[in-house]
Amino acid sequence: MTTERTSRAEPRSGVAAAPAGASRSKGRTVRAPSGSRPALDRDSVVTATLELVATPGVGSLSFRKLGAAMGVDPTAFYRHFVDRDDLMCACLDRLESESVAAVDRAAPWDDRLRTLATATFERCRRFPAVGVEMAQHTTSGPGERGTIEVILEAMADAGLRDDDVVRLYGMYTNYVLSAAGAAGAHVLAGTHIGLPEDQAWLGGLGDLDAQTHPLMHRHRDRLEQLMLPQMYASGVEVILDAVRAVVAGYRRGR
Amino acid sequence: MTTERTSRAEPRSGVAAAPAGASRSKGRTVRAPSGSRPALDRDSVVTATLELVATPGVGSLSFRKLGAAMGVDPTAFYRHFVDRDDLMCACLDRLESESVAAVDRAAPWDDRLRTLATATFERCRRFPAVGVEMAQHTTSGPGERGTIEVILEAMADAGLRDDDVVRLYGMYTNYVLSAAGAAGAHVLAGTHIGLPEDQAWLGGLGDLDAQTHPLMHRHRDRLEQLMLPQMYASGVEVILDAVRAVVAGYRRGR
DNA sequence: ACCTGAACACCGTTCAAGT
DNA sequence: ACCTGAACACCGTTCAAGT
Repeated sequence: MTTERTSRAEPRSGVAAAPAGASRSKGRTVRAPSGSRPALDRDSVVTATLELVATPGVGSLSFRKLGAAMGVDPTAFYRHFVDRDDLMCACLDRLESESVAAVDRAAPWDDRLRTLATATFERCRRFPAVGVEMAQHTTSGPGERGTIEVILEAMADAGLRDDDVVRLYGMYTNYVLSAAGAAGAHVLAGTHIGLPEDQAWLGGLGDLDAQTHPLMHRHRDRLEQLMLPQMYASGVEVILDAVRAVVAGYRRGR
Repeated sequence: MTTERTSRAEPRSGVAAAPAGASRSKGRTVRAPSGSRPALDRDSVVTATLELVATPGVGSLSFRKLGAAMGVDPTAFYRHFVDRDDLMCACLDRLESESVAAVDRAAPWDDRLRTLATATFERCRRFPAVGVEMAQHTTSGPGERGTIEVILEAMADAGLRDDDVVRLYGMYTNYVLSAAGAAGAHVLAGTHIGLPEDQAWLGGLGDLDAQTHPLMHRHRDRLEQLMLPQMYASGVEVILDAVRAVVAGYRRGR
């Protein structure tokens, strides 16, 4: 949701300087008009990256690992991406594209928001080294724009007023991106040691004093059974309820 | 909330092997009984780390930067911390200790949860290189335990039943840690380029097509005015409302 | 008992050179 | 036009050596 690359557009594409202040990051790459066609392009690099980070045991993403996986020099990617963050944004935007594609725009507004939230969460866990950065980047790509539009649409269809549409959009987005990103981090850290992914507490409640922490002691078993996916889903439901409450407030209030 | 270090206890402290499966990470350090007293100990390293990461322009945390700041060899810290994650957890636990300390346990339950959430958020932004990892670690320290106890207590005081106490605890914790951590990441990324921190959109809405994205186009100004702290705070309120709704449901339902 | 410093295996990124 | 490979400035971490 935050970092914006100063320039992400077609590195060294020669033509077409980016219009003032705007950044763009289409999936396309300038092709050599003929002869010795390139081995790499943005889309296939993104695909290979996602495949790499989805394989268990591979930790975080690096150009060296990716180069080895694609049989190419680690520095070759700089022909197609300005830096690592640029690649990251392209991968995140692909994930966002896939997530929006999962929502049926004819479904009720709350189903749409639920589906989008779930799809995002699942992708962050499936591609942890990419998902972990979900909350940290504005991709400025088609996936992100499509996602924003779908959320705004759902909020409007719920019956929200303009200012509330944007306010609740912000809450929803902030929650989904933060929590899905954190879930990615969770998987990324756990994959390293090979532990069950869902459990929120991996045994942190070892020894605790019933005198100083009576409630932790009392709820110990329940705490250890907390599961991340359920916690995430409950959070989404609470936001959906908040939307309904605001709409209901219009009727009662005025 | 996730990674647990396999061993974090007093590295090379000689005595006292850790009891089965548990990890501990007290702030204390074994002192030499006499003569040539050590220059470093856990607490002062944590203090120096927080001071370092709070200074603007310093990016992420590294032992080399910290060594330079403390006038000590970068590898000296391995006498007091098993690895970087151990130092990170110690810093996070300190932040959590400070945050719980900010809540008045005599205040109404919702004020307690609000204060705790705000204190956590503010610290993640003030110490971004540490805050960014808030959602990724279980510190197993006194700060974390104190925080959990305070949250459970507030949930119980709100009138929640045992299973709901833990369920709502999970939602609250997941939200606060994820969103505060994401806010830290936001600051960390922005500090690098020196931009205003609060704005959620740093100009990502550059050029957008009113045909394909009518709602984004319509709400453009409102979207650009979304501020992270407000979005975060609204999320907290929504969770507090959810707690109230569950309690109210007890009366109506049965 | 604690700290230093060389060393190793990684990173992102640049730039000259190849084809 | 695109890719290679050496090089630079960083990382975390280990281990022998100093005091």
